[in-house]
Amino acid sequence: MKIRIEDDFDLQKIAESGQCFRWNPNDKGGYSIVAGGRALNISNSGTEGEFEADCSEKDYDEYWKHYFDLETDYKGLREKVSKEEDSFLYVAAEYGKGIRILNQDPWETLISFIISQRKSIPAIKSSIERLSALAGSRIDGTDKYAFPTVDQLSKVSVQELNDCGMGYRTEYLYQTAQNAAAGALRLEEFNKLDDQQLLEALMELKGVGIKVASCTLLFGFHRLNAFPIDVWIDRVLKNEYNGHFPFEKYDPYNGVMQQYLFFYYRNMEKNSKKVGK
DNA sequence: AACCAGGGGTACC
DNA sequence: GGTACCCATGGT
Repeated sequence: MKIRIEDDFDLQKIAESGQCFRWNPNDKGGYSIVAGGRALNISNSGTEGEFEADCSEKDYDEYWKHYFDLETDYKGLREKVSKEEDSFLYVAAEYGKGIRILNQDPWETLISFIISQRKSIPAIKSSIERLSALAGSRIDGTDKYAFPTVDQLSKVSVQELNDCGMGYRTEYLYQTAQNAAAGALRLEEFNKLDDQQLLEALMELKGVGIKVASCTLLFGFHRLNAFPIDVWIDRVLKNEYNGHFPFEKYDPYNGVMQQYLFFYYRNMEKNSKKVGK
């Protein structure tokens, strides 16, 4: 079906924004996406603001529309950034125009970001694909595998986790899965908690520190004010903000600004390396 | 082939 | 509350 999206929807930028690990380029110049037990191919139709997706209108309305967060006005959020008062973020937001914060599954997001620690993005993607193929359900009519459910992941052994390249994160994943399967970790009930309570609840899990918890808030629970600080954002804050980011200006959307900063700064670094070679 | 990756736990202070 | 050090493995 054809989808009309006027502004702030750039598939490549979202795919490379570091929030999702199961978007892969397909042979139509678009992306193959696995999420929520479904698979989708989506690409730009060639006309500006028009996209072609291989799903039914029902699937689009019931799932993908919300997944892509099309009900949030990102253009309006970018316009909160003053060119004069915060020129660095202004440039970053212009550069990152088209990024949206996806509505991803909390469980998949939590596990994915536990896996992510001290791994490169290609290595994260590889581990998640292996784990999904090992324990997830095959998606009808495709050769893709859904992300393992709580029940499915709880049946994966330590040895099998190691075989997926999890390294020292194996024990974190194993414990989290066992806790969830035993009913000691109920992510569904975490929706009731406010941001701070949710952050603290997630950090009680072994292997979940402030950064992984913040990513889970932002990308899995759609708490748009969560502000994950990784190595890149740490450099941005030190180098561009004298260590003090003006959170009060962008409340409650600091997480969106964080994504612009992350995407911009990381790409600047990548590009400067290319030139250097 | 070394180097480092969207960090966290632990042991100190 | 802050800091130093270790952690397994894979992509480049």
